[in-house]
Amino acid sequence: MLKITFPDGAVREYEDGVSPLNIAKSISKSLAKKVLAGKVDGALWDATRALEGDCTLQLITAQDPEGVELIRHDCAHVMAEAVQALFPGTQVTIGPVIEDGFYYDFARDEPFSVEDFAAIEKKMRFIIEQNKPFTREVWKRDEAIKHFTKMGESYKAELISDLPEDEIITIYKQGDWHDLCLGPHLPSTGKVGKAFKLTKVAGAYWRGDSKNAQLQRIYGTAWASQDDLDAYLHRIEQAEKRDHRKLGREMELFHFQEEAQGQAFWHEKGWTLYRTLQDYMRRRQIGAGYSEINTPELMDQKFWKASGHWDKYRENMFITQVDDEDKTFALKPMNCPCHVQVFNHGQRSYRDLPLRLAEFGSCHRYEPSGALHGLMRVRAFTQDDGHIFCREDQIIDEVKAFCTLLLSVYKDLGFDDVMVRFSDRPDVRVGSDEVWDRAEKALRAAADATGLDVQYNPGDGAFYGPKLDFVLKDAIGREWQTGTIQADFNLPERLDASYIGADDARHRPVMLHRAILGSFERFLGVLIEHYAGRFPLWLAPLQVVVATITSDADGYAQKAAEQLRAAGLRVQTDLRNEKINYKIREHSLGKVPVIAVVGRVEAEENKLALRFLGDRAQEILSLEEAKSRLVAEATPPDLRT
RNA sequence: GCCGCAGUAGCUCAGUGGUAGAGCGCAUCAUUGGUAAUGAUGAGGUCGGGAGUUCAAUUCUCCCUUGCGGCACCA
Repeated sequence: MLKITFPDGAVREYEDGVSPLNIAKSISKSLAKKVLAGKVDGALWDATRALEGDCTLQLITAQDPEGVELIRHDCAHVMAEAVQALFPGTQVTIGPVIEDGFYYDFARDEPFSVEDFAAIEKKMRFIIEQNKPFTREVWKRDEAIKHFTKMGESYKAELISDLPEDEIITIYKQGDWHDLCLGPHLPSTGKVGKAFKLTKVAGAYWRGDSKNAQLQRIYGTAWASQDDLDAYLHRIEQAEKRDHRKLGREMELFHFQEEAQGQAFWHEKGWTLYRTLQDYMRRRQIGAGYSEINTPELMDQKFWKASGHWDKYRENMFITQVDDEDKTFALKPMNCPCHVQVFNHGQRSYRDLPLRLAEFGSCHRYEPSGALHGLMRVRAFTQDDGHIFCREDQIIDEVKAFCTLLLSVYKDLGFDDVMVRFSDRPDVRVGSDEVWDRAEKALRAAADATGLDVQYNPGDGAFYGPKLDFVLKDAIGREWQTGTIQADFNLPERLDASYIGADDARHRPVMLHRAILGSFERFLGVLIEHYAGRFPLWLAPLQVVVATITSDADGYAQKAAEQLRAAGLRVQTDLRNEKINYKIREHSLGKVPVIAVVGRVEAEENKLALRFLGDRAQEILSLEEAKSRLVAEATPPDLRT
């Protein structure tokens, strides 16, 4: 007899050889129908697999996240069977579950196309309707390798050979089709259900290494119900609507063209947004004790050789030459070596520390063409860069102060959900273990002091020091890594930075590399998508449109606009000979936060009828009231009293 | 960089081996209107670039280029 403990604490006895499905049947018929798997002592277990001893058991259904994962996993298997049935000679490799779905990588000479999806899905539905049971078998390692090799499944054979000697090799069968798989699986293919859809094909390297063969990956999504699938598809559609590339064009913020790959042409509205953000950052950083500097973009190659960048990043740097000079220059890919030059100029005393240098540093990186993505990944960008030169014992206070500043900035910009990632020493690194110990401790303590959720990322620090990365969550739950602070014991050494201590001896400062936004380009991309183009008033490039109803109000509209402009607001008039409905529609679609409508009545009474974006109501205020209200709302958060 | 797909008017997109079409936008005219599209008329395209096949290429083939979706990369 087996003693089974249920989640509610109840303990019941069952005969040996009982499976989770048998147990479900003993409880109720409807439960037996729904059960997809068991969770035995915390690990998933096939519903039909006999339990092997006393244990705790939770029955998993499609309501549980684990249940949905099983559906996705099995959907991948069903897809693999369908693909092999339709395209003989295709080899299977791996097919894991991912967020919202699954994929399966295949090896086949002919490429798959989305045109093939209909046929594959049809075959999948057929396999699911057959409701073939999934069965688990344990195979001997050598036999498994021989078997898959004979089948021509060389990738599977390779996978098995690479498994540790003591690993149990399990094969899952669904009818005649079988695959190497850790499991567990659903009781039968029918449980996969109908709520799935193949979404895209893509190339993917075998084992994620670009030196290996490229396979063909088919992505799909699968859910517990049609409603869930529909909701997911709707979510994707909504996300596409806020794509910053689309909004950038529609709102006339910026454009790209092929002669300047990876570099944005900022139009007036986009540049206004850019400057507003930059002005804000400048105030915040000056307020936090930074000195703003500016350094050259083009420097002699020998400089980059000294800094170590030439060896490591030469491939990704833009190099230039001039005809009448026998010199090679490089556009700076980062600002830190330049900041060290400023630090090194003249003699530094311990009294100068911490020295916080900030620069809106314009950088160029030759990013691989396939990596470019709107503003999110560009070849020319401006960092809100900064380097803090300090003593080792100042690290903790500096990192804490930085975290405080960063969180306050994110809050002002509309991001409340922030996470910190702490990465410590990698295998390949410079500096002694004692120094790493101290630096890691300081960063870790500062991260803890923020009160944020801290994720530990062992071994992922820079080769010169540990780091904190800040990840924010946008309005639709996507995560973006933006800010960072990294301790560096290497560059000051390499570029010979030093200060005179209280002991009258020379010392090496520590350098903290830090950025809050990361790059203006990327952060603006995030900001556009976060707000879906509907910026808070202080950030909106065009804040108010004064729209007339009839031409009688033209004079008053111009006067009102002029007064709002004089109060510092960004205002345009719309005096066109168009109906007010037309103007409202156009400016609403243009995401202008405030439309001030003026007709004969407003002109006579010196008023404005304000209509706020997303709100159909109007508020009629005197010109003075409207002005003070809009000015208050358009004040950047750091300047509000 | 790699795999796949795509590039037609300012935008969104139809279309065809015989040098092109719609809607929106733009221009002109009429309309002066109260909170999400007034009507009429008109202009606008070397069909991404180059080469090839063909009597004839926007359409078929090849190369290049840019974009898109992934992969790899991201100091």
